[in-house]
Amino acid sequence: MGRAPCCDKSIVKKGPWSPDEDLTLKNYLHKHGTAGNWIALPKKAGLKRCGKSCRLRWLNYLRPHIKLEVSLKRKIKLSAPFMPPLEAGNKWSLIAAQLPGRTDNDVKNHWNTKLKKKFVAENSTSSSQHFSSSSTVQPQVEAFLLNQKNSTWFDSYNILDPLIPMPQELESFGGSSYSAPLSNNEISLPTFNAASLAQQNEEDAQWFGYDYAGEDDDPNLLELVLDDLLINHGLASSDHTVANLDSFYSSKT
DNA sequence: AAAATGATCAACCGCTCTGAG
DNA sequence: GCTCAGAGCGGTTGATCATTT
Repeated sequence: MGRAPCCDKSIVKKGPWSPDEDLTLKNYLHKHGTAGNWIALPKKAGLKRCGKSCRLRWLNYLRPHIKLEVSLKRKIKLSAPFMPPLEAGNKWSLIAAQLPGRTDNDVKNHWNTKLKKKFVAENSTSSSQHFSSSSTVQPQVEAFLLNQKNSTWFDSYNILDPLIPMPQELESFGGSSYSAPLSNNEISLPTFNAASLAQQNEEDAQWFGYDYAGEDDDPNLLELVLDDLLINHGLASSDHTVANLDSFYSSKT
């Protein structure tokens, strides 16, 4: 005996959402909110959709600030503690939480379509015993994490690559862009004019939903952060704390 | 120009987690 | 402490668009 379905599958509509449905859902949520009950929401809103489907549609598409245009050009904040994702689960949402305007689905898709290949390709050559062409990446990530356990997260951090001159603003990380009160779980990433990175293609910026042409800010910073979280740190690390940044920069000076 | 292949992303499915009763 | 409904999540699928042959 399985558990009761969350909705009547014979009644609910499936497939792509129409603009009308989007509007209905958006208007309803704008007026009433979820009232803490997604399951009952579609009925109240007059939608022939499963509550879970409504929730997903809202979170991944309709909710404000999805793929927002410009607000994160200056600074992004890494809020919420970084946790060992494989132990804690929630890795996609955790990473998405660091990237305003991106959903866990976005991050997941990005990993599955772009980074997984990159990740597997890079590691299949160096440690072929750990990696295969399996359709699921989890075993590879786990194996990769084992290899990463003894290195600190910033050792391989892209934006700190010694081959890339440390930007002035980054050097002043302990200054203005780091001066705001931060909890132990927050890291305020510096913004910098990374001309040396400017050759990377526009797709990176477009993935973040804004056109960076002509901007001083590094268009690829967020992409780098994401890629780095996913690849270099096995999705995340428990060592992403301000304290670690402090010690890192202390060691650099 | 058409077919084949690849890339992307929205959406569904089913599981686990959480909190209320 | 147990049960159950709802919320949240990751894995997966399938449609669509882009690129290559």
